[in-house]
Amino acid sequence: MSDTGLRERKKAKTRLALEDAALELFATKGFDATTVDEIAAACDVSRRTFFRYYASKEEVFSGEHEDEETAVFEFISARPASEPALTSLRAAVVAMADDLGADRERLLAKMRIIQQTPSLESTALQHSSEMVDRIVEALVARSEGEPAPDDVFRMRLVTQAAIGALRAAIERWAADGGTDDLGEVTTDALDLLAAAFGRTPG
Amino acid sequence: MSDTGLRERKKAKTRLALEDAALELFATKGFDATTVDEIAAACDVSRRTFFRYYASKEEVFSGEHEDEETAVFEFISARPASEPALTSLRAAVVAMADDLGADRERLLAKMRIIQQTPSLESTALQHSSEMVDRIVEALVARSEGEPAPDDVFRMRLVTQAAIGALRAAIERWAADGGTDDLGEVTTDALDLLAAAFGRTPG
DNA sequence: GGTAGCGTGTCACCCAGTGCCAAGTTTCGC
DNA sequence: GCGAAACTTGGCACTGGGTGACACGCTACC
Repeated sequence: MSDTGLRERKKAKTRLALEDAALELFATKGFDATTVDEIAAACDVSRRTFFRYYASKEEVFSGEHEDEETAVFEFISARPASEPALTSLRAAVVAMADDLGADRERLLAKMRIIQQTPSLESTALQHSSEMVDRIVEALVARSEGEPAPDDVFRMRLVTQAAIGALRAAIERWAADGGTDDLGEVTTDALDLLAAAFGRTPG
Repeated sequence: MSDTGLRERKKAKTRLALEDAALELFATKGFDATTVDEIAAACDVSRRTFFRYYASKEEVFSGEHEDEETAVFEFISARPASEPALTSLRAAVVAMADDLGADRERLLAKMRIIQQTPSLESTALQHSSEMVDRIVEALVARSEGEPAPDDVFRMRLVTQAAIGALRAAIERWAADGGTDDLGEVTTDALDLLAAAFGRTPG
């Protein structure tokens, strides 16, 4: 945990404080109506300092998604190279869902804020898109030799569809009050998707 | 065309001028490096006026996509209600591709700008998302009676996947220099997608 | 031809985001 | 322990996107 040092601990603390204060304010007044000054003031910190921790107001909401991206990348890389891409992908997406579902309350709160803030929806989509890129990278990296352009394209299509299913599953899960298991909802979504394209789930 | 009136014609003219000037500047200096003042100045118009035509700098780039949305809605509504959703969807997406492909040069120019401007990619994704919503609405509207929640969910999943395929097809088309027929590239993408999920194309 | 209504420009403002420099803290070598 | 180097922070000033208010001028319509 503590990366040896008072400095590091302090930074982690203010980072946490900023994020919490921000989410609190966003939930109360809405994202747009909340100014960066307010977030900073709530933590007794200057606006300038806020921007040293987060590059933008959106970022304090979405957080660093870099960790998730590398996690997914490693998850897929760890899978046997002989496994079909679709199977790895499915496992990876469900794993992501379980991961997100662990923070239940936080995820629900965030979804509520996103739903009434177009600009946040947009950045969420952007993150999904980056996630797709990373997953395709991972799939390409583990395939033996140079995959044909058409294969890469196919991977992209399927990955996009799967991540889209994850997004839809999260929305549905949130709309149902977040009582279900997100992993299961996501699994169902993936089955439904495959079935719709003509294959029986299994 | 002319909706009776000098006023209307003038407005249409400045609107056109703004959009052209904006695209020109974006292509030359990049989106971020171009200020609204510059766009306005290029048309001998005040900054304030610019914002009366376009709600944001992004909007002058993406244009009003409302037309496309209603077009798709009507396209699907016009299809026989007995037709499987997947078939209508496929036809609609290819129609959209053909529509976009008609403006070839403009689409290529826009893609070039988008690729080096993250914020624009993000709004493009947002537009795709709205398009998905409208398509699902149309599919629901034409179905007889109240479709089950699972059916709506399935429609959403498939539509998302299809629109994702369209986006991927456009990117691929642009990467290849825009020489191919966008409709065909899109058809291929949809086939590839269906095939990847276990069905033979056809 | 005159007036009601619409489009436009000007001005003043708020807020996000950034570069710069001075002052305060922590860390580390001694 | 002490002092310098390294880092964090705050304050300031500035750019640029976006908006509300008001006054002026042109169009449309009677």
